[in-house]
Amino acid sequence: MTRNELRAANTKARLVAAARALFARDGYAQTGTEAILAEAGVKRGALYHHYRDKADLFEAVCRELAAEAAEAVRVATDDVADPIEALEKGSVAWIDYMARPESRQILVVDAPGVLGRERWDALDRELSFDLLRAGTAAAADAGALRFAAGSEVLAVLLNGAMNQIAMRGGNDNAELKSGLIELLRALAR
Amino acid sequence: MTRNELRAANTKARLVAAARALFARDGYAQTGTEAILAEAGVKRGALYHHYRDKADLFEAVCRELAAEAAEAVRVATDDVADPIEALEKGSVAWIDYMARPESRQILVVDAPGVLGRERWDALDRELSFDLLRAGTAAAADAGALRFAAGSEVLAVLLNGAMNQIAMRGGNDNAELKSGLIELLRALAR
DNA sequence: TACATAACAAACAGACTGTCTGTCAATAAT
DNA sequence: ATTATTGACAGACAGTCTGTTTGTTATGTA
Repeated sequence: MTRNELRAANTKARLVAAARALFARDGYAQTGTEAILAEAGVKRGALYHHYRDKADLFEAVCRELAAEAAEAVRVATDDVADPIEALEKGSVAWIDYMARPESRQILVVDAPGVLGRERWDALDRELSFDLLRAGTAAAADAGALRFAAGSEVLAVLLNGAMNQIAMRGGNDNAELKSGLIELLRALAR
Repeated sequence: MTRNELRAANTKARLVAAARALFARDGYAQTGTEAILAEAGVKRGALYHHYRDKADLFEAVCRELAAEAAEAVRVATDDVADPIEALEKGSVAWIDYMARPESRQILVVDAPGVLGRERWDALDRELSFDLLRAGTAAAADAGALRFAAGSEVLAVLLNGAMNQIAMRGGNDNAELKSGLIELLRALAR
C-alpha cells in the first residue's frame, strides 16, 4: 500500500462512514451531499473523484451493510450441522441485522428506488440472496426438504418473507420470526 | 357537482394520468415536474394548488394503482367458495397485476423510498394487505389452515413472498407462482 | 531531477422544486 | 342584479442541490 492509496482509502472510508450515518438517519433524498462532505471533513472534489455520483456512494454504503449482514449469517450458521437448523438460524440472524433502523432505511426502504431494479437485483443477489439459496440448496441436497418447486424458488419466497419482516416491526417481530420458522418446519420432513 | 369541482376533478385526473405514465417509464427521481406538466397540459400553479408536493402527487398515483390491484383480486375471488382456492386465485391475480412494469416500478421499487416507511406502510395496509389478511383469516376460520402463528402473521409472510415475486421476473414468474401455491397447500389441511 | 499522474480544492453552471403574487371565473351574499 | 368572496389556476422567481470544470498540491516514476 503506497501512501497515495492509503490516503485515498482513508478519504473513501470517511465518506462512506459519514454517508452511512446520514442516509440511515434522514434517508437518501433528504441527505444533501454538502452534509456528507461536512460530516466527513472532505471537499466536493474528493467525493466526485472517488465516486461517480451520489448514488454510487450510496451503493458503496449498501455493499458495506450487506457484507456485514452476510457476515452475521455466516457467524450464526458456521458450526450448525443440520441444514434446516442452519436455515433457521441464518434467517433469524439476517432478519435481526436488517431490522435495525439503519439497515432497514438504507437497504430495504431506499436501495431499490435509488439503485434501480436491475442494479439492486444484482447487488442483492451477490451479497445476500446467494447465501440464502445456498442454505436452501444444502437442505434440499440433504433430502431434508419437501418442496417440489425447487430450492431456488424457495429461496426467493423466503427472501421476500424475510424482507417483509425486516420492513415491518422493529422489535416486536418475534411473532413474525417464529411464524417464519414454523413455515420452514412445515416444509421439512 | 358544480362546474368548479368538475374543472378541478378534470385537472387532477390529467395530472395523475400524466404522472402515472412518466413515473412508470422513467422512475420517480428521473421524472421532472416540468415533464408532468407538459404531458398533462397544465401549469405549475395548478399542480401545487391541488397537491402539496411531488410526493403527494405520487401518492395519488399509488392509490389509483393499488385500488386497481385490489379490484383485480376481488374479481378473481368473487365467486370462489373454497377459502384456500380463493387465497390461491387472489394471490395469482395480485402478482399478475403487480408484475406489470408499471405497477412494479411505481409500487414496488419507488413507493417505499418516496413515501417513507410509515406512510407506505399505512397505504399498503389500507389498500392491499388488509385484503390478503382477510383471505388468510377466512381460511383460518374455516379450519382449512394449520398455522399456529396465526393468520395475520401468515399474511405478512405471504405478502413479502408475493412482493418478491413481483419484483423479480416479469413474465417468467410461472415457477415462482406455482411455488407459492405449493407453499400454501403445504399449510392447508 | 524532471515528468506524469493521482488526490484533492474551489468556483461555477444547470436543473429542479416549491413559493408567491396576481388574475379570472364561479359561487355566495345582500 | 350587483357586489363580495372564494376557488382554480398562471407565471415569474428564488433557493437549493448536484455534478462539472479548471486549477493546485502531493506523490510516484523514469
